[in-house]
Amino acid sequence: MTTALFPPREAAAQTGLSLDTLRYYEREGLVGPIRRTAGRRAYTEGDIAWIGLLSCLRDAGLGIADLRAFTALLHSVDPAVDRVGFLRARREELRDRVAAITAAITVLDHKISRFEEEHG
Amino acid sequence: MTTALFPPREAAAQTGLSLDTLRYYEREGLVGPIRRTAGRRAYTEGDIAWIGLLSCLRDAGLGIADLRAFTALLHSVDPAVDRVGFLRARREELRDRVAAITAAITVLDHKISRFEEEHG
DNA sequence: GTCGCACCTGGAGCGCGCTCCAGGTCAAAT
DNA sequence: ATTTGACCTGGAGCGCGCTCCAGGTGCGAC
Repeated sequence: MTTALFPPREAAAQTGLSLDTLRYYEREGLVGPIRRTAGRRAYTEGDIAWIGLLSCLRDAGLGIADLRAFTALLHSVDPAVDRVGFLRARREELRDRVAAITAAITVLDHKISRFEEEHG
Repeated sequence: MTTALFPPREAAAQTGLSLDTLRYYEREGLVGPIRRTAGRRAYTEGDIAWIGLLSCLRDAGLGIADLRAFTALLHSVDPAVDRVGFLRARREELRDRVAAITAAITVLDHKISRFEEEHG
């Protein structure tokens, strides 16, 4: 039983990222060096799942540096590494972002209702 | 009764933006041309309130182009302009962002609990 | 063989949102 | 009269996150 492998094109399709972005993430160390067959990348299901996870965090606004730290942390074997602390800190940032966006939504709703009643 | 006016430094302090950013926003048409006294900007309370509002939307992730559109829209006298439609569209974008962030928080929580139980 | 195609690499370029800088003005303080 | 300090302008520069490009490789189809 061999693990299924996916060519770049398919990895891109499955993750929703461009080929360039996939290569960029690899260069930046967000994904371990992808296995090559005949020089071309061959993504494992694990690679794709990991990239999907990165993509999710990326969509939430985390920067590349954060993702790199995240990657390094989860891959580290050092028990002294404060994984939970790091993860909690990121989560707090995200909660703050939600709060900021919620505030903005409130502002928009306020404007919307003002225009609605103005118009009649 | 004259409206209170604020020098740039104070406008920056009150809005939390830098002097450069205040000038930048003005150049970009996000705030109407600020009144000048002896060549220097003098921000009215209204200016500052408007900038605060922009800043709120900016913090939520709206881009400069969106803010410019927002500004133009709210300042437009043309009754044919679909203000409410625009505002609702922005709000939907923000709701989507919240959803994305919420998903990421779930992912982080998942990782956090995994490490917590692993560590004991 | 040679064509086309998917992919490779290294590096340049781009749009965004500031941020910084040089050179100048004006007003109050010394 | 000179200095200081806050501000002015126009324009260059920067960090980020891609995105694009040139030039090359290897493989299957014809």
